[in-house]
Amino acid sequence: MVAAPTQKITPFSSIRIDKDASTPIYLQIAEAVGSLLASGVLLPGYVLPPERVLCEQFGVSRMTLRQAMSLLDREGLIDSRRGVGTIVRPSRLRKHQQEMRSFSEEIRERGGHPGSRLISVELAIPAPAVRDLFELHEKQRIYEIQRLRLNDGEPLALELARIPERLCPGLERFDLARSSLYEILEQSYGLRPETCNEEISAEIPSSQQRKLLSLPARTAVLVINRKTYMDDGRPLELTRSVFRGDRYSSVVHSVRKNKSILQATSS
Amino acid sequence: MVAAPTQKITPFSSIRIDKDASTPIYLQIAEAVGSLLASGVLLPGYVLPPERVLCEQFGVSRMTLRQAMSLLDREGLIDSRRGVGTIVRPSRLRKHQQEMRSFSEEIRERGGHPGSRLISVELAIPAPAVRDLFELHEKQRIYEIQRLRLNDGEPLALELARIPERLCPGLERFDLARSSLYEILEQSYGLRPETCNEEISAEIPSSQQRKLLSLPARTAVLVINRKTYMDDGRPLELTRSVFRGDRYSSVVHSVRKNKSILQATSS
DNA sequence: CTAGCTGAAATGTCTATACAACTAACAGAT
DNA sequence: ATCTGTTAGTTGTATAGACATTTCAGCTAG
Repeated sequence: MVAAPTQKITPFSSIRIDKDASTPIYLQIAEAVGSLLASGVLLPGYVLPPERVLCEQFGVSRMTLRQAMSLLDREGLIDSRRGVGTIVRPSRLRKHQQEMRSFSEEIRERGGHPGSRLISVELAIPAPAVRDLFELHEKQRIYEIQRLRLNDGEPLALELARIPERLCPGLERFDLARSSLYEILEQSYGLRPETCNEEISAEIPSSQQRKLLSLPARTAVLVINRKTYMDDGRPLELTRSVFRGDRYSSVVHSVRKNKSILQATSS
Repeated sequence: MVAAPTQKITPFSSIRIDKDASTPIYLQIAEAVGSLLASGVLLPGYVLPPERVLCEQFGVSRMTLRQAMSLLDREGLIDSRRGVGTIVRPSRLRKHQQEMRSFSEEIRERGGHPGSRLISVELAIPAPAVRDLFELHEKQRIYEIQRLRLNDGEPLALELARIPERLCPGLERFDLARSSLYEILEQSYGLRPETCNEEISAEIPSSQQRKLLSLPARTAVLVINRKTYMDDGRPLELTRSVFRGDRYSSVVHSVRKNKSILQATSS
């Protein structure tokens, strides 16, 4: 028997790092390990090799490796415990942030085909509450875009979007029936939503809503009021969507309150 | 003029670090700066001193300081740009994760006084779908706890909580009308919810629901089906809550999709 | 006056090392 | 058998320094 300079074969052995690439090393590692996790090569409960072993395999320093691991930890993919080791977390616990989706994106994710029918576009005088939200002057107007949203050709929601004219003058020239409102805002005006705030409630539909949504009798509607903000904190859009209660439900993913750097503010 | 060993006075000057404390230095810094942000001493847009200056003020190495800053960055409190500097972000953009709240916590946050009236507790045979979720054997039972939830003494929701008997044998002995279910689970059984998944829909109430909730005519209800998981990924609880549509709405905070280490899985 | 260059300044990335704190397992004494 | 100390192995914290990359402003040449 010859003393071989062996290294245990692990799923990590195949990972190759390019130190001269433009993407940082820690990102390369995080992505490589992340795809091992996503592909199911590493199952929940799998114990990762110790950091120092991985450092050697990848040929990087420990701080760099830990930077990669911290990314994976942040997303809830792995769980490191001092004195013990690092394991792969159950996929149910992977903490995907609650993400904004446009109507179209959401429908497509559910496997449907989104559609739209434009009902009206107006330049209106905002109600006082709306004017306050957008911090508008007395005479500034807002676009009010009313659309019927379809799923596989069937009416699913009635949507009223409100955007200040100041942010996107000339918006009415675009084909709002066919194009995504968010795409127009981003590509033609450089306006990009960053966060949003939704209030979800249940209501009995009005007779007009019942007609437009082709609602059967004794059906409730799910009403979602959404405020959208840009990355500088300014409000971008205020939307009220009325969904058919028999065909739509909203899904929310939450995590247990985690220690925050901030004190809990009494709002 | 004498060359003074000056250091510009900043809000950071007052921060003192105790290197021998049991809390790590980077946490001390993060908390100190975090409270400057929370208290409004540093307003959105404020440009922080460069990292190297802060290092010197705190007497720590740059990596340590950056570890503190990365915590603040993760929560969306600050925004660092290479080549430019670091600024305080608008408070609207602070990304508090969507957090789980118990009924009581939520009501209290809204300024109300939560209450509860126990309707029934049963050891029942789970429906097949429920049995599958909890991965139970043929003969294992689940607790079904039905409660009327009150806000300031008024009926607000009808709640049916389902928990496997296996996880918390003897649960019926506790005072479920007065105590929080989550507190009992955590303190007496060591069961701690970690994440949950809610599906929110709108329905027309049944006549029984109308009676129990004292619902006025022509009112819809908001139905929330919640699955709760523990930190090992096992399901803990399945709850169906029926809220008065005229007195309750659910609030959700979302952020724009951020680059993930994982590829988007086509679910 | 403009276009382009240049350099200062800032954050981003990475290394190599050291020690601390914690855990689990083992050996030995009681 | 049980308890206790010890030890090896692991992640957590922290340092000091080096170089890369990006941005912005000011200077310079045209």
